[in-house]
Amino acid sequence: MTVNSVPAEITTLCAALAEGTRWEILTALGSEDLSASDLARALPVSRQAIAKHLQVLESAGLVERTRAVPESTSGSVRYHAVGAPLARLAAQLETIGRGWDRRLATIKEVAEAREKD
Amino acid sequence: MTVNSVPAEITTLCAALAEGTRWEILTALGSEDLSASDLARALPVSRQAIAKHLQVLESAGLVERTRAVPESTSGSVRYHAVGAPLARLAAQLETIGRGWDRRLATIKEVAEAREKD
DNA sequence: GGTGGGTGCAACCCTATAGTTGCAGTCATC
DNA sequence: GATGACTGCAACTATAGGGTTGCACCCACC
Repeated sequence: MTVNSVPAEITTLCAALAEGTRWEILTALGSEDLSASDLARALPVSRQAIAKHLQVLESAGLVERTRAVPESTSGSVRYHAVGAPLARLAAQLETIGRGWDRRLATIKEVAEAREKD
Repeated sequence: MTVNSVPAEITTLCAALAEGTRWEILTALGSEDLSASDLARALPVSRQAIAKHLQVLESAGLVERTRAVPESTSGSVRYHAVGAPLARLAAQLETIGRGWDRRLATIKEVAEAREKD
């Protein structure tokens, strides 16, 4: 019953990924760079809603503003999806889940061994 | 900008994993089988709050009721954490993230190639 | 200079949900 | 049979968060 706390990044990332609209944003930004207005045009929500989601995603590290290209001084801010946080999260979840299942396997083995005698 | 929808299991699992209290429950149930009352005693929340969390976790497949042991007919219901959903989620997140990063790498390559001439 | 596209901030609904208390039922033990 | 431990359901509060509208600003272009 040791309540060893889980890294805060896990809950932050999971919270960011627990929303359908944010996944639509992410998959869109995973295939091309887009601005908030672009996304608002493609999705059935307002630009301000998109902006809030982008804020959440950016602070979770799942999205980055593409570096302000000097060629276009236009105010348009474009975003793209970043995979590294997903990879880190996946690795952590995988090891955690493996630990749980190993414990269950051990219990099962013990039970079977006791069954034999 | 193809808005290809993401499997519902992903958002369900992420939502279940986006909560600190649920992680405390999960880590506890990952190291030993416990009942709702046990958890309520170990954590600073009421038993009913625990029960609600267990319901969420169970419907996400992250937790299972240990089969009613015939040796003890007591009404106590014990739970344990299940790792398989975490493994599935990890695999999906990993491939998704890899796709995003591959695209970024390609863009970078193209930019560098253009830089050369 | 006016107009249109893009951005940011703030106030505001409204639903979902984490948490609580309270009560009823069930099973063991004394 | 009464007491205590466990479970389940229901009502309620309160906060977070997804979504909206509205306004102000900046920059480009006509």
